[in-house]
Amino acid sequence: MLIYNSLSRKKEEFVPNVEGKVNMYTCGPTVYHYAHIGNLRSYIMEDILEKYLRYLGYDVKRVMNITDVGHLTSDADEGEDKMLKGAKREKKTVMEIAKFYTDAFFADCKKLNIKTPDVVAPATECIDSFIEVITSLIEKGYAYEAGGNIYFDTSKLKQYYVFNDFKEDDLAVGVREGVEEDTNKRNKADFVLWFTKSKFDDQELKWDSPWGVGYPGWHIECSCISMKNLGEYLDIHCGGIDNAFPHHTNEIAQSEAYVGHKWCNYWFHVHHLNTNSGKMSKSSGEFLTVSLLEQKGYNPLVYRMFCLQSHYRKSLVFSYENLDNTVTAYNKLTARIAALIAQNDTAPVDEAAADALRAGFKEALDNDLNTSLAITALYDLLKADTNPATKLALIEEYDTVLGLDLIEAAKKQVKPQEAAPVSDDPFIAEIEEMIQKRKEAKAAKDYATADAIRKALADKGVTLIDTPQGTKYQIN
RNA sequence: GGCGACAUAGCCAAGUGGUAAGGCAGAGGUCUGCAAAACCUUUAUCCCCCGGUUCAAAUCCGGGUGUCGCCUCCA
Repeated sequence: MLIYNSLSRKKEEFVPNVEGKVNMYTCGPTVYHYAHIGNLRSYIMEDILEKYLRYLGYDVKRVMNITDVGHLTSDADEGEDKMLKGAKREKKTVMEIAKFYTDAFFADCKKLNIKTPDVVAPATECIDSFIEVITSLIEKGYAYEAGGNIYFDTSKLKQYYVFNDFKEDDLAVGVREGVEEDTNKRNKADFVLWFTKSKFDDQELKWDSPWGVGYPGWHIECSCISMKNLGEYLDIHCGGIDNAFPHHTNEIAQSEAYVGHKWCNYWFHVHHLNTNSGKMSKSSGEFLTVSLLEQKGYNPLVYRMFCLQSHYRKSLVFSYENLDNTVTAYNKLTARIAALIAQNDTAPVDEAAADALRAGFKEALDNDLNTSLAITALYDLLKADTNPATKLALIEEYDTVLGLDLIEAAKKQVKPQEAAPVSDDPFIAEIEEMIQKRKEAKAAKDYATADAIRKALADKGVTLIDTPQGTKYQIN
């Protein structure tokens, strides 16, 4: 497949280091707050990438870190640890906060059908390996001590800026409000590997190290966790585009300085979800979570489909109008699938037709994960001139990548009344009874009563649909 | 100030030199006691602007404009 590589800024044919196997690393969440749906856009698109690679037959090993220490609000000494800040806000210990939001993150992922990576590693469990790598970097001359902290010396590298054509002099230090220049640094782009100076007396998370008691910098964790679990050669590194610089740039710097050769071949960056006012962010602006969408009555998978209808390398503007658009599209789609299921086709799958259709689906995803076209391939399939069994088999197959629970949603969407067994659920039993009464009213041409029953059920969130096979209903 | 990405109908979006896919919304129709669904028809003389290359450009080149992102908090 072709995949856009941020390193070359081109689409490239994907070739893993070891044939048939893919090592994949993903920057995980900093667990000081809920993930918002913008964060989750990245994880959705990375999930599609992982699942498509698996679909193609690759043996994928995916690793994700959990940032539970070291992520400061700024890189200078004044920077407050995000985790500590979260803990203070909620009057809990840092580890309690980390556990709570880690669980919340994976609960959200589950609702969005995002597969949990093969390895999930919290930064606090890998301190030994951070110390080992930092020690080696100092020995190799890539790191130095200044003002009590250990810094990476970016001037020792042949090429530091890999994703952007930055020139050191043009970098504006402290552009953002509240960020101050760290005068310990030898070069503007140098970054902290290990902090020993903390102005926070209540810093809970500290570890002993050869350089004194302290805690790791943010960038070192991803490099170490990746190398510890996936070795010195990484195939794909994923993350949000905002992390390209400095985070990923720093990861490459320290990892390649450490291993002494090229570390990761493909960099997969997902662009942002924006609101009308700009990027959705944990630290500012509108903050939408999966729970909030659920409270408003949205199926989380509709948000997944919303993301799939766009391309991962395009910024996407979120609005409820657009999401509502997708709700309709999703419901129509599953309704069409429900109609296919209702046909109970027992004919064998038409392999020739399936191959032709499958080719369209693969062509879309082979081209830099064009999910929007993959969705179109799904519509093409529904319109295709082949039997329902073939269509359903392909839908199920596509959905192993798309993850929209299409068959499941279709199955529960519309339930044939006559097929429904007498239910123990009093609510279901009541619905069945009212449908029966309405049927009698209709037979007697008492449409006023029939419509009143339909209205009464609608008020309970039950929509009735008359079909040639009888009245069906859908519980909203 | 520097660097990068993007720019196609009301909205999402495909398209990578050969004359504008698809989805949602809208309009008209068939069907239906009424709805819903389904089905049929319809919706960009044109792809941010200005030049250029070419028989041919939304697609290539040059120059603008706009939006978003990054420049040590972010997916």
